[in-house]
Amino acid sequence: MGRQPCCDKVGLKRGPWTIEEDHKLMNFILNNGIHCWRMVPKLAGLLRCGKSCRLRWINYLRPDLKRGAFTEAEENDMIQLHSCLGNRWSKIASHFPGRTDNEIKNHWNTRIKKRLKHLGVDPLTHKPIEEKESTEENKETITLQSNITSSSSEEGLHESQSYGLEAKIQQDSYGNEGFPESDEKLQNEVQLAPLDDTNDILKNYEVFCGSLDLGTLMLNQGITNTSSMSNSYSTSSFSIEDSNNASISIGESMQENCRQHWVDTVDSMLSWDGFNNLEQDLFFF
DNA sequence: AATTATGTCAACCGCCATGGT
DNA sequence: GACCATGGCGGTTGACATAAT
Repeated sequence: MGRQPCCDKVGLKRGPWTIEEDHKLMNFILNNGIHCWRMVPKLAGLLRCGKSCRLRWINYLRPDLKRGAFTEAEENDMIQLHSCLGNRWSKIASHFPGRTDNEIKNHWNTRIKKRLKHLGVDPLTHKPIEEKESTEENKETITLQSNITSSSSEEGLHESQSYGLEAKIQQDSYGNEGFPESDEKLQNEVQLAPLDDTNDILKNYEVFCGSLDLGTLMLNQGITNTSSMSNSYSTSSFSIEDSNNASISIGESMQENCRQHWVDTVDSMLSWDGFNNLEQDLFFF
């Protein structure tokens, strides 16, 4: 026989998490770490399945999450990474500390995808959409963008930056030796979107973004303080990887009063407006 | 002011790889 | 080796917010 099932799903709560549930989950994980997600809801007194708890923690409660809108640089990196990795959101997310795969996936599907399409670029292949499929408007867009691109004075810079990222992706995935010979599938996938194509996309994308009223855009996204965006990344070393590899150390490394303070602060934290204060507290300890 | 359309994102679902029994 | 639990992942959905009419 194998292990016990994760949950029977009978009598389990679903839907949005309440503040009280968040309290319980966070309190439990901070005090006990993560050993087995199946046991977490039982021990924490939650009527949720372990899977749901894991998701809530990773996507929302994790203290090292970076909140706020994606920066233009992040979006550029995202496009570059997507051209190499495809829809492997967790892999892409691993290049963005504090961002979750869900967050990146959502951002891609709701914003970047549309913008690329608007540019006449297939977000799947990162190649220009075929003329027979594209509208007259798209054709014009492609022509316009390519003209602008060809006259871009930053071309060299983009290429070197993109190459650096490309090399890093490859190195991160396979170490210093690059692609293993056996992984022909991934090689082929990467070849789908040659670096030159990706650079063109990035350039077009930047031109497109540059044509927007960023002030209005950010207001629409509810961002009133851009400095808080760039500063919002937590310097805390706490992460889900940490909690998996050394979950006990969470409880050991944090002093009890700090932990209690953190839990007490969760109400303000759940709105995430007070997150910066929280970070300061954590960093202080 | 009411209704409809659109955008965003948290949460769920189902599949897969891994590893324990 | 077969079976099954578990964790992780990507795709999708649905609730809510906001904009447009």
